[in-house]
Amino acid sequence: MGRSKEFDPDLAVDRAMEVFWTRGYSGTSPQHLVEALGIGRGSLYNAFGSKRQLFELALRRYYERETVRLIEVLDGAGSPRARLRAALELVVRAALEDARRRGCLATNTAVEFGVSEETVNYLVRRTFERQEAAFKGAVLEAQAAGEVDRTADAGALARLLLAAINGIRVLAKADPAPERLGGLVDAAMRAL
Amino acid sequence: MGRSKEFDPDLAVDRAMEVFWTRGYSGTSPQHLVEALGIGRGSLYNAFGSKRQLFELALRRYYERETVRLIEVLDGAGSPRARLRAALELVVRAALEDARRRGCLATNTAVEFGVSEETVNYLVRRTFERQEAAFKGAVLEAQAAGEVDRTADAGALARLLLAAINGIRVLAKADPAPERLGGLVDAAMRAL
DNA sequence: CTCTTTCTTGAACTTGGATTACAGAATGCG
DNA sequence: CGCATTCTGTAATCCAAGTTCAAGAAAGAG
Repeated sequence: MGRSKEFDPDLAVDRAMEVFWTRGYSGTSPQHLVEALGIGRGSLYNAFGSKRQLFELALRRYYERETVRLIEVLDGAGSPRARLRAALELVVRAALEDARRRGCLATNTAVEFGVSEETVNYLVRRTFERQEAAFKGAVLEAQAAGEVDRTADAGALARLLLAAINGIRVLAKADPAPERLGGLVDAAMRAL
Repeated sequence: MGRSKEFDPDLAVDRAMEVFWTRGYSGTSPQHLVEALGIGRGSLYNAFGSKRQLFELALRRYYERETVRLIEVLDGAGSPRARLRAALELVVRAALEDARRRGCLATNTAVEFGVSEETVNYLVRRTFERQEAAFKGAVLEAQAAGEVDRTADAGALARLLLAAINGIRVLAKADPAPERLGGLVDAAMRAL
């Protein structure tokens, strides 16, 4: 019973994700959200409670929707080493094609919030850990296939790759013409 | 002529740098600054004009004061390869010892501002470029000394290392107990 | 010693951010 | 239908952020 919503909350979270991704958490005002979601203030707060709660929904959505691509490449078919390379190329390409210089929501949020807000921090770490695990899986496979030195510490390599992709996103944010990111993939693959 | 300042503007910029470093730009209010610098609002604005201008001074100060350490290690004495390793270890150690999880002001600012504010963006890129150049110099020396594969692209390796240290700072921000950063140095040195 | 300049202090002002309140409109159940 | 419920739109609220301002105090020039 009760009146039914005139907007799609799921779609609204998607749009909120875009706004937070582009403007950052503290750079996003209720006004921005109201305009981007196309709903009134009342509906906004009635449906999502607060800016923070909506942000957490957006972060979860990002985790489900955007992080998956990297994982899919790493878990996909083909030689493990080729998958690792493809994953790095995916990140570089995303950085190059990102005209708005949004970077990665998880990276941005890690820097903006640090460790201060428990739930937000948990969501960020979960994203990183999932990516790290996917990297590690591919590295282990590559080692098993003899494509990567078996004496190397797979966990450390996975963390290095995770650090590298986060670093790439940071550099791309600051550089208005990040063409120089190209050679990074080859350089990173040397560690493997 | 005129009354002389009762505070040391240089010291004030140092303190402002600490505040911005810890809280971020938009997380820092005039109130925070007034308390940290120990001066009145009037003096603050009389001396520094605006929050933004003070922030830019703080960024420059960071460039001069904090970035130098990395450069010194990279440009220092000893075998080039050892210096590269020492530089990475410096960053990891700094991340581990950083109880407040401040990370790096340049990294934080790159993510917070992106490319939107010209002067700020310039200052950030300048910092990155200086670090990259120092990395590249050490890599070239290492190649000349036969400590690194001479066929590798020194510029790309330098950029990878720059990306890696930025990534390390991001990961350290999100992880409340970043002990796992340890193996990263060995992993990164594999690329060299 | 006084005039001008530059500082200090603290209140005041303006704007916008985040949230709440309220009046009205759908909706479905009985 | 009529009633409880849940929605919508807009005004209102509250507060903090960022900045300015006015009144007075130190300091040097002449």
